[in-house]
Amino acid sequence: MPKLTPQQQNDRRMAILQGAERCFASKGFHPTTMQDICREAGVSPGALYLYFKSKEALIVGICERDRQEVMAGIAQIEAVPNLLDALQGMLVHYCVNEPVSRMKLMVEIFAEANRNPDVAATVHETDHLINERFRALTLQGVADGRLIAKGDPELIVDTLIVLSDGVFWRRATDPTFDAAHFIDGLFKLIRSNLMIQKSDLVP
Amino acid sequence: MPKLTPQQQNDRRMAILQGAERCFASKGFHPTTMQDICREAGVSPGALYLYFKSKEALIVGICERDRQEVMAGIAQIEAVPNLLDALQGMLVHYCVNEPVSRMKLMVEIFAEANRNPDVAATVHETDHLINERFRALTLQGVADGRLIAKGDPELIVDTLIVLSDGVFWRRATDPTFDAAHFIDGLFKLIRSNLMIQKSDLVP
Amino acid sequence: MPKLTPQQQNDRRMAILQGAERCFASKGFHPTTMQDICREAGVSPGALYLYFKSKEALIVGICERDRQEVMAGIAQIEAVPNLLDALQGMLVHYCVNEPVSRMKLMVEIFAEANRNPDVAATVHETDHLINERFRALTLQGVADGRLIAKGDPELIVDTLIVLSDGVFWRRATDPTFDAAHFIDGLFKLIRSNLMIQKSDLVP
Amino acid sequence: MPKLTPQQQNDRRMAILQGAERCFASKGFHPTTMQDICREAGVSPGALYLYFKSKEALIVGICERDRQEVMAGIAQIEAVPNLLDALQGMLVHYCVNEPVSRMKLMVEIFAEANRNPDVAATVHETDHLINERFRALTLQGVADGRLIAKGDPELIVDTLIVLSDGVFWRRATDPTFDAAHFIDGLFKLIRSNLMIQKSDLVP
DNA sequence: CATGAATGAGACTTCATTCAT
DNA sequence: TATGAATGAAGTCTCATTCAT
Repeated sequence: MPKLTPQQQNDRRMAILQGAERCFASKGFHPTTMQDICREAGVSPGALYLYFKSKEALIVGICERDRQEVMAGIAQIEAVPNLLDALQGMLVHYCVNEPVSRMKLMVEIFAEANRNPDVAATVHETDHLINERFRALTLQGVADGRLIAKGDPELIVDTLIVLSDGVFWRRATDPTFDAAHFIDGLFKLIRSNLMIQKSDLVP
Repeated sequence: MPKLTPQQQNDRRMAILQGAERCFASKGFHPTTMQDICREAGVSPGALYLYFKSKEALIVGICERDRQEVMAGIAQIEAVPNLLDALQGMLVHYCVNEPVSRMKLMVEIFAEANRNPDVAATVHETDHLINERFRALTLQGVADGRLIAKGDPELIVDTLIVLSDGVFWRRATDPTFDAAHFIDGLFKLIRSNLMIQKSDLVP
Repeated sequence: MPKLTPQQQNDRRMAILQGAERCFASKGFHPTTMQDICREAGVSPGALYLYFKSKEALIVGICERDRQEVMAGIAQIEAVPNLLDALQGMLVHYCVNEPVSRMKLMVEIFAEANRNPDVAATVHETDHLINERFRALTLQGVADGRLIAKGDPELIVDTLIVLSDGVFWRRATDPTFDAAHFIDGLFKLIRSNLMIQKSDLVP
Repeated sequence: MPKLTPQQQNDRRMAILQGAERCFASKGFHPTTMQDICREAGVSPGALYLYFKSKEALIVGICERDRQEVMAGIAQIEAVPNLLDALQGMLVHYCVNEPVSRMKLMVEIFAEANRNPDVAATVHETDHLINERFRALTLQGVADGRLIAKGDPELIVDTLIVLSDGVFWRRATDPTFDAAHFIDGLFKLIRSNLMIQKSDLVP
């Protein structure tokens, strides 16, 4: 029994999570069997249970990995000078570039959050993390005078957040929805009617 | 037992659907067992299968009943003179008055739509029905001059629809979300920045 | 509650038996449901159970009806002057003229006889009835000098009976078997090698 | 548990088939439950389904195993110098030495063949295999002059086959039938009236 | 006599999880 | 550590039979 390096251990964990994610995305959480995941990840049941103590732990694991990815991504928002560009970029990233299967997985995860508190906790934590970061940056921008809000800034931030939710949900849910085109128009509308970056103003 | 009247048959169907809905809302579709539903509806398994030929048929049944309710509700939108009021009313109705459990059920249904084409079809049909009706009424209002859009009317309609999705999704998903308060602010913002009913203008 | 005449009662019984037979022949005993039979016979479950107290009773009923038919048929054998003609006629009747479905039903019934003593009893009674009658007539013919047996008459009778079983079984079991053609040749062989009717001899 | 050798896997399969056969023979296919078979074979339901994917697959498995046994047995017929001895030996083997339960199982299998095409295919293949081999050997014997047929050889072969079917069917079906005694007499009759091996002739 | 809705035990099968090797 | 055969509880659905009307 040779001891695996932490690196190897983590690789294996991630491979399993990868396989589970593919399965859950295409068939849903409950219809996916542990055997499906084993096959997809190239791992035996015994080995799988060495890394995750139950099927539920796999969903929690996926959520936690997503949270880490998101937290890594937040740094990038902060770096971008233009906040609306950053928001638009994120929407394009998550709702246009990512495959639909990934978004269906999110619906699956939210359904699961209804009964698994661990999933709910992780999901909400991630959600609030992003929202609050976005809110803070925006309000600071308004305070700095870099952003001009055409109305109550708090309300506009909330509206932008809910709009993003809406885009996400519709894209995940409605195969006829043309996300790229809609986002394009939406941000024109936002910039002309709700909020604008000072630097975008043409003199 | 003699032949049941169609009325009685329908009552029994609806009672079962009621029970199933309660179970699905609280435990989710897959974790709910047929026995759970039988217990909840006060019906034997045999009787249940007399009215619904499978577990899947129950979800489809719930979707179809919802669609009928929605279609009945649409008539009321049309009757309301002020379209923004109507939209606001609907949002309040579905996202504030309805219990959260009902909205969680919707998440469940959308998850199920990912694998059951019948569910997907009914859900999308209902969804498009509402959206297209709302779009038609709005564009007509703009053409009539009763509504003043501050921008491309089509784009504004789409934005309102996506906003509604966002409110719905967030309410279903985030227990800390104060829907009533948000909707209130949102419609003030809409009226001042996106679209207004002529009759609302103060002279 | 008008009392039915015995005639009407019997008609209904027979109609049910008819329906059951069709079902059993095409789907087998166990895979056939009581509902199938009700549908086929145009009778409600309640009514069916008024005439037959269980599913098993239906098979027993079919067997008993067959026995009565056979017993009625035996008189005809006795009337025929030429015994080999009679036997050949019976084989042609049961193995060529009757539809295969009827013979498959017999396989079904024999399978059922393995576990239902009532079925077994009726089936064996019928079987022995025919065989013993045939044996008696043949031996009497040999004693009378009307039949010439080329060997031990008892043995030849047994052989003819087993041959008949074989034709029946093969026809019931092997869709490629051409019963008409085989029976034709078989009886030529019998007449030339095993037993002959004196009146058939060409002087 | 480590990987089982193919040998061990096959042993387990055969043990299950053995148990299933005992159950089917004594209670019939449909009345036997999977639990019955598990009990009889000393296996859990999960394990059983590892080796056979359905109840139907068990019958098919039994048929296929029988076919292999028969094919192994055919070599022996070919080795025996006297063909009638070989046929008689086979009849004694299958209709006298084998327990009746085994023959009842055959009735069950034929009944099942009426609805399961896989069963039908295997059964008919086995049947034709034996018959055609027997036919070929016989006709060759006649051509060689080792067998003397008292009539059309083809017809006599068919008759012998159907006679065998008859013996089988009667033994499976009629508990009063003395197969050993009958076969003894039958072959005397065959040798004196239908066909004889030259070497049997007394000079 | 007849109806047909209702019952509920029990059938087949699946699958998350374990554990001997 | 890893394997993969094995477990067995539990799920969905069927269907012979009953009984209120």
